Amino acid sequence: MSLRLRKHIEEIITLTDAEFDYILPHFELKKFRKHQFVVQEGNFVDQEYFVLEGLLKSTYLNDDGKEHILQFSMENWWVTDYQAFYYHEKATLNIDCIEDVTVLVLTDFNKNKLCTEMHKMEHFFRIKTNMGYVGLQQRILTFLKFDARSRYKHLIEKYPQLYQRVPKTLMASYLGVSRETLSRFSA
Amino acid sequence: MSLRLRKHIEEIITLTDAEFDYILPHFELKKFRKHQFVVQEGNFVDQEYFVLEGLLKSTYLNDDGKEHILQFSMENWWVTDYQAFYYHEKATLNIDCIEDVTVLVLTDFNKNKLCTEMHKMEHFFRIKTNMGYVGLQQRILTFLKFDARSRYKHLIEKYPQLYQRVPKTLMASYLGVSRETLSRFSA
DNA sequence: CGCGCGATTGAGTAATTTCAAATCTAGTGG
DNA sequence: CCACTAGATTTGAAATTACTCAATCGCGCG
Repeated sequence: MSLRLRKHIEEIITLTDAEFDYILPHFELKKFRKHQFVVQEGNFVDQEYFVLEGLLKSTYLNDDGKEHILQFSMENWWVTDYQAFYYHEKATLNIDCIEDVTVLVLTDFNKNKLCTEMHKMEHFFRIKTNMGYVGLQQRILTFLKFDARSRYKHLIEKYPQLYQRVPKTLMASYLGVSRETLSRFSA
Repeated sequence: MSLRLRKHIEEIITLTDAEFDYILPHFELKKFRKHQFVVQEGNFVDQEYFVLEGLLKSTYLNDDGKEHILQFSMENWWVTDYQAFYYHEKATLNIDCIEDVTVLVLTDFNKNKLCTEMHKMEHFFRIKTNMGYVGLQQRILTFLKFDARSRYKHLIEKYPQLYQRVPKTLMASYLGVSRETLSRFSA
């Protein structure tokens, strides 16, 4: 199971067995059930999660009760409320499980420890957010250059798994479209 | 002039005089005129820019010739086509100057050198993208939770300088609204 | 069998776009 | 100082797109 983490890290840096043995104990294995909350609005957030198995959504709840999906997170993705995590603020997001989920938990303390004691890991995390940054820019561009229908088409092409794993209502909320409108696209 | 860079870095880490003296030569001062291109679609990108003075826009050009603004960059912002820069691909963005601009140029080579030779600087850059990442998430949320009018209001509140410095047409393009629609909001 | 959730459909309404034209403004040369 | 021009902004009207609200459909599961 932890092999998956090692493989993930080694996509960016190389590790000796000894190094990985040092790294691994900084993580804790944890399971969540479908519908369970991993991060809840209003709470402080001192953990980041690496998804081994399952699917989660990060959502923002409007004043009028509408749920907007900022992100889906599946296998090999990192997730938490990063604003809360990095700035030590209360969460504004809810993160909950669309399926049963297995994660590796990395606390703020352990992440800093890893980054301080092991330059390589700080490098890993820098490259990792860089990639995340580019991904978010791409997402923003989809809002600018595509209308709702094209955004939907583009999403299905990019993440065909999603189409199988999540109800359309949620895809609509990720795309910023009403589920009725999205439904009419299929036709 | 370089003091500005030092202050910027020291918002995140602390530097001795010696350390900064080591860092600074990795950057090169460069000036661009209004309307001049800093990054051009189709070219490889091996530089990142720290803005000392002036204002730029990063734009994506649609097939049908429509220009979408991914980002404005002003004093103390870092900018380049990050997808191209990080992945060594050809630029898909154009970055050009809305005003005369002074930047500090950091090449890919020098950035890696800095990060490798000086753990502290790798830390700085990691924290910096982390902050950028959160900023982009916020931007995505504005597309999900706000309609065009609210996005405009929100933008003006967050960056009042922009309202003074850039034509409304460009703000419209940043918000994903036609300039005509945006014009009607003022009323 | 019937409940409940998700997806679909219909009708009316609201928001935004497009295209075209009019207006405004700052900078330039005479 | 004034006329002129290019760029930016505004306005109008019709067409399009997406939203809301309400009703219906379809299906898996207890």
